[in-house]
Amino acid sequence: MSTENSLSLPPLALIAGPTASGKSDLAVGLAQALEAKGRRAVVINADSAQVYADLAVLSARPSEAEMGGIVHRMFGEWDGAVACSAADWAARAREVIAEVHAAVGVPILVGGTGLYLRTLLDGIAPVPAIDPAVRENVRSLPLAEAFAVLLREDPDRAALLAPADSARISRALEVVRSTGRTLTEWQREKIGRIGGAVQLHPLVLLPDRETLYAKCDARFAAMLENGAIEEVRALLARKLDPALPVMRAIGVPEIAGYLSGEWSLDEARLRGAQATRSYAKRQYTWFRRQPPDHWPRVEKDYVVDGIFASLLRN
RNA sequence: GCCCGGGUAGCUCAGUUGGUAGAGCACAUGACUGAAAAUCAUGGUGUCGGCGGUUCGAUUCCGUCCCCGGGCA
Repeated sequence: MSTENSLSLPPLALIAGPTASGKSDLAVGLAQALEAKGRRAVVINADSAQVYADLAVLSARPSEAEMGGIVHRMFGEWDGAVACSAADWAARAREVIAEVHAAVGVPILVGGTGLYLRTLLDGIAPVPAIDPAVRENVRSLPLAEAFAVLLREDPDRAALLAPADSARISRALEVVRSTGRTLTEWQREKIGRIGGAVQLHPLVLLPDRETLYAKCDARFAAMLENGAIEEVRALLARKLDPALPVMRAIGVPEIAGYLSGEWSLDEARLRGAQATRSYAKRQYTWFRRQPPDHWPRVEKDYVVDGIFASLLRN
């Protein structure tokens, strides 16, 4: 994620970090500080689960009270029946950011989906939409067979992938079959990058691991107490394709297992908390390693005024 | 008290016809280009319940004790 800052460019604040790290509160705090100075600020969601309307409780979408009077965009905007890809999200985020800039406001991106943020800032390969029939066919192949086919149709790519990496194998295969060009060829170009067109003010939250894990456990338990079970019951009633992202969100399979009688509530709670912790670890690794070194990373004692001093001064 | 089944990695377990042991999960580290809350890669010294015996050598065989299940009294 490379960026070149220039004071003549419109500002873009970015707060990223693992789940349960307090990103949302920090974003609202920053927005309120900006508004106290007579500026407009809008919080924009950069989380792959919070985009879905069906997941309010399970995605920890901020409540009206938590939004603190600040405009929030791209929360619950997608119907669960529609998969939102990184490029879909980035395209929409570009529009929303442009609208906020047009109103002379400060967009504040908040979220934990590193790939979404990278796609927005750095762009992504211009691969056209995949033929749905090709996609369905590729995803229905057994893993070993899919890898064998990829070895034949895009051997260079296959050599880069682990034979067990089902997601990347099926992606590489659907691209070459649907477009006639390999993923590597497509990836020589990137489109949609806004990183060079904004004055970026990034912040990465990396709280103490032990504390974070405790929060993950507590958060999932609280979700079960606060409507997550009803949320999943309603979602299951829609009988959506189980492969859709909304159906794979943390907590959905676990609570579905409880509702079907496969697991006790305790078992579902343990599994959901565990899945949350594993996810937090992956995000931790991403945000610690993937963003440019010059992005500030803080462990605790977040002070909005200090970190975003230059943004608040302008 | 007697009978049966167990006691092996943080957890659930496999295994060694006697040559000091390995899976899954957890945990750690890392990767990440259109499902990313996805998908993967790497990392395994643990009094093999305690003590004693047999043996060149015991986690494995024998004895004994302890603990956990189940059954019978």
